[in-house]
Amino acid sequence: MELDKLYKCLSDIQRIRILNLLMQGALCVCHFQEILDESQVKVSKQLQYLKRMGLVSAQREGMWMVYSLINPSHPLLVANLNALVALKEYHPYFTEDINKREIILKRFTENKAECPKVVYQNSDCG
Amino acid sequence: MELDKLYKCLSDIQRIRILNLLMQGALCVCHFQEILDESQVKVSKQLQYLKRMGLVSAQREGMWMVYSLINPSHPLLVANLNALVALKEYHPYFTEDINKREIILKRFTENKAECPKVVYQNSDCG
DNA sequence: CTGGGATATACTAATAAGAGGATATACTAA
DNA sequence: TTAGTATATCCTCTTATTAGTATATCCCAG
Repeated sequence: MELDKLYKCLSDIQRIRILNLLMQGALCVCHFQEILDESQVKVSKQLQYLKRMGLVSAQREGMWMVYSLINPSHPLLVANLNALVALKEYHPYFTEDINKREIILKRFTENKAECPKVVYQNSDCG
Repeated sequence: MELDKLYKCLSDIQRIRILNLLMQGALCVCHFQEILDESQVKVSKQLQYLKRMGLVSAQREGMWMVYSLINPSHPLLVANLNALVALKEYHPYFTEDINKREIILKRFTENKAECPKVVYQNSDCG
């Protein structure tokens, strides 16, 4: 992947937040919607963007579309994704988003119908 | 600086090449023009963009405008700028550009009128 | 002051992103 | 089949980037 393309993926705060969340594990569109507090269209389009660029993959699970991070091959992408996790304090969103994600995942342990298994089974809080 | 702004600065291959060159030392607009083989307007506008974003500073030296990298404060920017140097092999431009820069700087040792002192005095090949 | 080199800005056109509303598709449940 | 949930796409509008041409500005030499 070309460097400028890679950086373009990172040059939108919604996409950065999406990638930060995906570093923790797979999620459905509706969960991004809830965590980022954004419209379905907006979230879906950003996910399409990242998919088109080869950063994420989508997998249908019944009604849901589960998005995952594709194992990144470019060292700069790896470094930046890890940096997002490491530099949480630089952006309040990051920690908040991850906290919101954990609350959502805890909800799934009570009502698993709310989400496909892949989202919570490999999770640290499922 | 906001993360998305930071990444936007990096999301253009000309700007990446400019930053890669600035990691080696200050340069005038005309030198970027020569190394990148781009029009004066294009180079000047990319430099304005980086200046507007606070990544570079400009200093007039007679006829020339010398651009330098501002000591970067954001850890992500530092990491990415260092990565550009470290990952030269990922983009053939990087090494070529630095080689072209060294040839230009050597030229200055023969004819210093071609360039303000700040460009070659702190250089490894001046 | 004049000419020329170096650089910046104005203006215009082309393209890419980004947002919102409406609609279409895919799937589940009944 | 029908209704409902989840997601994607279409269309339109607005804004941001990018590039090119022309022009302006700044500075030095004479």
